[in-house]
Amino acid sequence: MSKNRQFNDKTGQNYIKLQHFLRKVDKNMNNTSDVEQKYVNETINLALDTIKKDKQALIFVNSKRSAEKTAEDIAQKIKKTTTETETLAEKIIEAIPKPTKQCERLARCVRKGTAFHHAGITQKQRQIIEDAFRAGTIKIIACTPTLAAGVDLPAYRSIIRDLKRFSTAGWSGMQYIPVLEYLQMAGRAGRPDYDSEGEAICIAPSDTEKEVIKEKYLLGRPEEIYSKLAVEPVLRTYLLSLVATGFVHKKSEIMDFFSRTFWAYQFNDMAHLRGIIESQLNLLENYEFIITKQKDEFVTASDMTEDENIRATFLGKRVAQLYIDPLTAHLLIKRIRRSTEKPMHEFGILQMVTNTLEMRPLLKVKTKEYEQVLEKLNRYEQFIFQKEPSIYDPEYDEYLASVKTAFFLMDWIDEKDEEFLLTQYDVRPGETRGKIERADWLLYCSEELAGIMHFNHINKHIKKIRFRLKYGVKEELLSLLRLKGIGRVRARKLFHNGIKDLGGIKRTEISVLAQLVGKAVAIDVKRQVGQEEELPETIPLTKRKGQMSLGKY
DNA sequence: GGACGGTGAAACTTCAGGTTGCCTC
DNA sequence: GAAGTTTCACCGTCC
Repeated sequence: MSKNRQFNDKTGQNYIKLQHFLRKVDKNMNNTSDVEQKYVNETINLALDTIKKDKQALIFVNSKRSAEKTAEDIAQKIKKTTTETETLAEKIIEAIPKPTKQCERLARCVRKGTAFHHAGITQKQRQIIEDAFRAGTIKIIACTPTLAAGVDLPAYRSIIRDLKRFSTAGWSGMQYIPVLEYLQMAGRAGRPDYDSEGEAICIAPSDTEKEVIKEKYLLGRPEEIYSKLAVEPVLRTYLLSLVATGFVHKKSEIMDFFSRTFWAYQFNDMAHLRGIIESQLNLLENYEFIITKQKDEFVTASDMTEDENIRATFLGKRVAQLYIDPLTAHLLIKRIRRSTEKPMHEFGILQMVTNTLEMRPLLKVKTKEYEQVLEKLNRYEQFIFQKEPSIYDPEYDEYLASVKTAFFLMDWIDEKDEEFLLTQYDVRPGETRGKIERADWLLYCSEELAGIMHFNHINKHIKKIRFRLKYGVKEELLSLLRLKGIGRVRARKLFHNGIKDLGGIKRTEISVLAQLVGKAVAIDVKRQVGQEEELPETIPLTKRKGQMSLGKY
């Protein structure tokens, strides 16, 4: 691959245009006419040039905000709209029941044939944008690395605007991304299904950086790949699953297995690895997820001889099946135990699962909201199962973040809409879904663990919260949600019109129901409560007294 | 002279992403 | 560390 990498260095400008041919190398491409310098912003110039050539481009940037702004800046330079882009913009707006400012911004871009793409837009909007790009309606997508891998789009150009990204690992600050990642982004251009060639163009902000980019990314080698097996959560998860599935029965078999992994091959120091494995085995034994034959004789995992039997406990097997970090399972168990001493509240249950490795990244508590979060925590801390860390502990920030994330989920099940979540928590619609799904998975795990430990008192509460999380509703709507075709919006509409449960559905005339939820749903809902009813020919279209739209709530 | 709008500098804030599981009050 | 956003002072125009 590196052999095929060529570059064309346009010196004397404040940017570097590096043509990196990915497919068939065409030497003539080195003589392509210059990009018109209409604006100061090179990204805009390149985007407009791509459109002028009747081609398409992906622009890679390092933050969601940048992706949105870039797409919008380019859109502002495009005058015409088409019927296709107008229709597309409507689809974007209709993608969620109550569009947010982000949806409106995306629709404005789409109207001009550009779009932004990042983890914050919904799955449906992503699909619309990707399909429209394939159809050629959208010409430019400004994106974060969401589109860097696993997608096949007809992009002739990959414009890589940002090669640095903010990182808190190691030296905090802006750091160059790995070459491997650069290659992933560059590889989006010139796909074999659509083009015989493509261009990957880096934009360098200065002459100094121009040289660095040339050396590091265009002429440099991709990084070595390192095994991740030594990462503790990964190691203990796999260790437990090896024992739980019966793949290994003895410590010698465990060591033999790991000695044949890429990890052992790479580090070539089995004695050191053995020490790491033994400490994790001890941990699993302390958590009561594994057991040795001599357990009754107080033999710990590290004291075992190589041939002593080792097996998973019933609890350990279930933890392995649930596929969570054993440490998370251990923490959940501790918190479930403590729940007997605390008043049961949805906040406590939500916080129980938010302070886990699996929920990361958590919502950070910003400087200006610190006091506000503390004040709110003060009102709710009586419901928290975990032991509160000291304010001086390094994990206190993480604890506060878990509290904020729990508040976020609590607002979701309190029927706060996506716009509220966006402004209050800076969580975009696409991210909301992901967080809810992970919380639901961890709640399911808690339910399973509680069941095994006979702490069933908590399970009915967990079940209820999982149901509410799925729909984002208050408890009062649960009854209506049992009906197929009734979700958060329709249930709230029915409730506000006095129809609060299945009995209410039965008592309400079908014509009234049809006004609220539409004809087809009304007939179906009536059928579900055992009433086969036909709809009258004409339905009065006036609103019932007291009928209100969900928007007000 | 006051209201209003435009502009630009300064201060402030925030910073990518995706896999696992099961199916409900 | 840098881009993007917000805030605020300043200035010109209009009524």
